[in-house]
Amino acid sequence: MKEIEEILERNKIRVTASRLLVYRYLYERRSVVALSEIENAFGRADRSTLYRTIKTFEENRIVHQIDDGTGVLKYALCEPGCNCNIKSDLHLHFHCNECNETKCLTDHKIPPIEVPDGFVAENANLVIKGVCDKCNLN
Amino acid sequence: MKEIEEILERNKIRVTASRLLVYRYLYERRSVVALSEIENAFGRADRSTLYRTIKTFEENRIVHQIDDGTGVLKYALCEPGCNCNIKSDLHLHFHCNECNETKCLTDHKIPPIEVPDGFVAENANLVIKGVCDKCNLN
DNA sequence: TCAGCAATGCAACAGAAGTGCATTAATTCA
DNA sequence: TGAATTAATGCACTTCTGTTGCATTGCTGA
Repeated sequence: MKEIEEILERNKIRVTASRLLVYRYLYERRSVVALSEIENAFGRADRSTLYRTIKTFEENRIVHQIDDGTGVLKYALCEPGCNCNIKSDLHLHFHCNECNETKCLTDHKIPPIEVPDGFVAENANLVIKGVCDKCNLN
Repeated sequence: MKEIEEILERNKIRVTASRLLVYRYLYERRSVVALSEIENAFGRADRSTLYRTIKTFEENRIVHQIDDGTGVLKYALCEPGCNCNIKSDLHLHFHCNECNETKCLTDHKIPPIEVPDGFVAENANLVIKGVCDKCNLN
């Protein structure tokens, strides 16, 4: 928890109970989670508090948002060195159709894509769907 | 309208007023539209009818669904030869952050992506965000 | 013509995202 | 330290989207 406090302080946001808990939850889950999952994990926390907590994290680039095509926004802790705001960090996400989990494939980058003349690409989102390694074993 | 009727008949779905209108709207817009846009275009049509019309089109591969990351599902007419159901047709979409329009870049394919060992990719969705050609001129 | 099926319109629901506002907690600074 | 200020929280509520149930209407084929 000490380290989490430091991370929050480094980002110049106030250290509060919900922020510590949400951060720890994201850290322990080590995957991509929806707001509703965080909600369920903390029975007695208020939705809008969790919502605003995640938004604060997002603004401070502590988490990044992922749209994996399930219709629900997901969030994941930025890995050390994750520059999700920068063009060069266009890593991709994998959504498993069996367990419904989404994973960041941090070390798989999106290959450079050409866009037609006149278009300027600023950002890219690539979600691969299929079966993940765990589900593949069964 | 005659041609639209033929297309519907070819797909063995009944020719009805709402289907003709929705098809024509999609055809004239020639871009990627949300259900709510169709709704607004036909003031007096019922939402669920339009919803089911689009779903029918989707099942019959007349339109394909696009998740452009705005949180709203979009639909576009399949181009002649669009094999949106087939792996090899992983074309990508471009979302303009200025005019908020999404375009199919039909002739730009998603380059082959490697996934980690144990993962099986079945499908991919790639949305590039940036500024489109029209907005770039201004 | 009429039975049967498909399409429509209306109402309603669920889930997620987002906001306003009063209350509470943390900080700042005199 | 303690008052003033600013930020975070909790609650209630709204909006939007997707989706479904059901009764009604309309089409079609025997």
